[in-house]
Amino acid sequence: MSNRYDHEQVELKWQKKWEEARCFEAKDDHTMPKFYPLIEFPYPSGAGLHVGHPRSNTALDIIARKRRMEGYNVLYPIGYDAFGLPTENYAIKTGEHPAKVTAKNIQRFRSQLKRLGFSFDWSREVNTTDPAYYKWTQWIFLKLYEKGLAYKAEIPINFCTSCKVGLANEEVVEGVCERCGGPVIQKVRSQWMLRITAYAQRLIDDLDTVDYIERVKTQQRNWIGRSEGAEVDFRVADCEDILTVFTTRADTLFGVTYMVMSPEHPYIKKWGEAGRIKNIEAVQAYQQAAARKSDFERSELVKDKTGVPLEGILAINPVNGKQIPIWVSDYVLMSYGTGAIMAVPGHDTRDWEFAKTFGLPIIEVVAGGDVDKEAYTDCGSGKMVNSGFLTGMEVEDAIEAMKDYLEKEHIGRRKVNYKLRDWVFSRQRYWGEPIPLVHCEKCGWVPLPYDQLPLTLPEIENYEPSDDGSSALARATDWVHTTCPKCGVPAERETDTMPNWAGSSWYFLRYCDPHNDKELASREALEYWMPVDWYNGGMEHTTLHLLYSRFWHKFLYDIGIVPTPEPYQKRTSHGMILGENGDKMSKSRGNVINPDDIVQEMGADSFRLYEMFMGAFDQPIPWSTTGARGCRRFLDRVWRLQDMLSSQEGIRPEMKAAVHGTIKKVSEDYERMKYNTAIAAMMSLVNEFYAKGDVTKEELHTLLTILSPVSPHICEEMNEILGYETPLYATAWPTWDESALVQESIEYGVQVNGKVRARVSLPVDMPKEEVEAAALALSEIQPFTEGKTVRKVIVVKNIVNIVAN
RNA sequence: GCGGCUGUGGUGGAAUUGGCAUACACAGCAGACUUAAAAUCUGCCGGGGAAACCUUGGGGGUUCGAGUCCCCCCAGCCGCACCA
Repeated sequence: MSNRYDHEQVELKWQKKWEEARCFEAKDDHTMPKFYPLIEFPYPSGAGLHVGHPRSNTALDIIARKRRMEGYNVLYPIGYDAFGLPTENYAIKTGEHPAKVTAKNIQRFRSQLKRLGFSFDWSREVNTTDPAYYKWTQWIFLKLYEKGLAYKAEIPINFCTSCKVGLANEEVVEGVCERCGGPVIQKVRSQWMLRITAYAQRLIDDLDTVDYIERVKTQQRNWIGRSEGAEVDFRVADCEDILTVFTTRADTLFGVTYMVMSPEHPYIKKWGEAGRIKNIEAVQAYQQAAARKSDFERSELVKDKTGVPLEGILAINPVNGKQIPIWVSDYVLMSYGTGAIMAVPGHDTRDWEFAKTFGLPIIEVVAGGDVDKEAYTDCGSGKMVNSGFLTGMEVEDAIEAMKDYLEKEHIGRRKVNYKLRDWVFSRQRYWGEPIPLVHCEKCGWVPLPYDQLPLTLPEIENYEPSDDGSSALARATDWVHTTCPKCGVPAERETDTMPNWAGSSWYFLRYCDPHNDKELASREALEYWMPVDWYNGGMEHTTLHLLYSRFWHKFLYDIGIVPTPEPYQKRTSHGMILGENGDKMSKSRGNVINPDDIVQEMGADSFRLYEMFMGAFDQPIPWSTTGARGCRRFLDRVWRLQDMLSSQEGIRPEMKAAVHGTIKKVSEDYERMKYNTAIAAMMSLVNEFYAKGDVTKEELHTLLTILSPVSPHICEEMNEILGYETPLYATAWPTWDESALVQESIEYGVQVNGKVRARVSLPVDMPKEEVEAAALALSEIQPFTEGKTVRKVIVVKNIVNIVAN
């Protein structure tokens, strides 16, 4: 037997066998216990598979394979999230139809994934750009529309000046477009919106019912950003207008010295037109300057507060009747709360800075700080001062007392606010799901009847969005001009498409029943397979895909389509693979590792093994090609065990503890995603075989069985060569014998005052007193106890600690 | 600024509830085999050294015992960021 095995020959052979045996297809037998692991389906980019994909895929492939061996009916599906900008941009550049580009990219991804030997059920592959798939994406959208959760609104949206497309809040990163890095400005546009805010509370509450890693839960909670407070109504002097604000610190109402409105607040226009603002030119100039600023500039200028007063207008503090000025400043956002605030400079840092900048008065209402030096914002302690009926109360009590008062006097009410905004669902782009609505002069927006779905994309020549920001679809006049489904008069189709998050918001449902042309999936299939038992994916999707899909799922649950309130029972996340230099892997940094090269040089089994061995699964980790070669070396070492077969049979008594200990360690570590230590344990076992000089067939078979989920091809090949007729994928997962792990003796570390001075092996059942005596009698210990008094001896586990002085 | 994560050899990293720090690898060094190289096998591999001793980012603390728990710092990474 040669020193090294031929990975290409072995791996292609077994991939073919698996495909022919269709052994990884989920079974229709719904009486079996089920297991549904899921990885995020890839976006089939032109660059091909990234080394990050196999990290997640292998991790759950290991679990999927183990579950099959444990007798579960496993659904481990794969598909492609293929709508989106990169493909469209490529199409714009080359003139090639995005569908063709997509088909080519999918083919490449499919062959790369197959070459890695994942145990996907390929018969259930989905593709979000397939009309048979997006028919149901459109169907769900129409349901949302029907229930009032999809609506069109003229709102200022994040607009990427380079992609010429509207973006959801979640897609704006540091004021620039998440995709292309182009500047993002605010633009008022009529957009389709989804009312995700209607689900804000449930999206928080139901996190308690699922098993997600804590940082995912925390990030989602923070993103939804619930805060409890009150709305307070301020009357505006000399008119009927009420200026309502939101505050979490109702207790500080006596400390309000001015109010601030966002530049976009509608009252400014109203009062301006009524001629009530004396310095209207200055105010309008300020508004225009604010509108020109991009999000990025606005956040860059955080330190410096700017603003103008509304001269001629005063508000009245409802708790003490004081008249106070109203200012306009861009530190108040139209998109949160009411777009106006009550300013309490004594107890809010931003208000304090603004007041200092413009010389506005500061009143202390909570004792404990020095409001001349800085705002005192601690609300956990302190007594109320200068606060009318609240004076003398503890802050916490005052908050509640004031809320009661507001409600009793009808000048305010308790209110919960969320940072979460409704989801901007329109994209002015070609390569997305068409929104199946028609605009009729007479009837307004009319949904396409369900039996006319899917509404497919028209063939066009040029995919570029128009300069006015409308989609390329707007130029497909034959497609746009249609008739109203309701009244039959000429009407126009919506030319915006859905964002790429649409198709991924429900794909896990389609996997349950992917070829169904009557419904998105049969109730029976959904009841059997849902929820997803284990979902692994990237942290970058926590506030995007993961939140969106939970929202859609809850909606589908509410209308009786899906049987579970949550889509995913468990969510884990892998750490990113960095370049060899520790930087993020990227083309521009020139540190990209191509999986194809690794597979060609050392094979899929080594690649998979290394990705699981390289470090803690949930931590970011730099790639090391020499480290990967080390994994290949280990597999060669396993391969050569065939030349070391012992004439003995079974698991030999002297090897029992090692073999069973490894089964236990590996079984438990896979479940905890501690793949690196599971693999280390198997390496140790192999080292033991080498130290011993031989291995029995059964011992080797056991190793192959537990290694096979990580590196399946070589294990199957060796299993076959050993003469086992059952392939490993159909072999039962081995159990371990706890009694085999019990040692006859314990090696104690003997410490004096906490420092190890000797080691001694003693029978496991020796009473503590005897262990103490034996330890004290050790010759190595004598020099450290001589002339000292032994105060205490502690015997715990495998430690004896002698306290002496 | 807020939230989260991480600091352990030359490198990636191990270390159940506090219990023998540095498992398993990578890189390096030496030996065996070889005409030679590669591959493979075997050994060494935190610092210091004669020994004592020192060592988990730094400083305190709790404990018989701390990488692990508590307090205060420092550094790095990732989110969010004028959210009232």
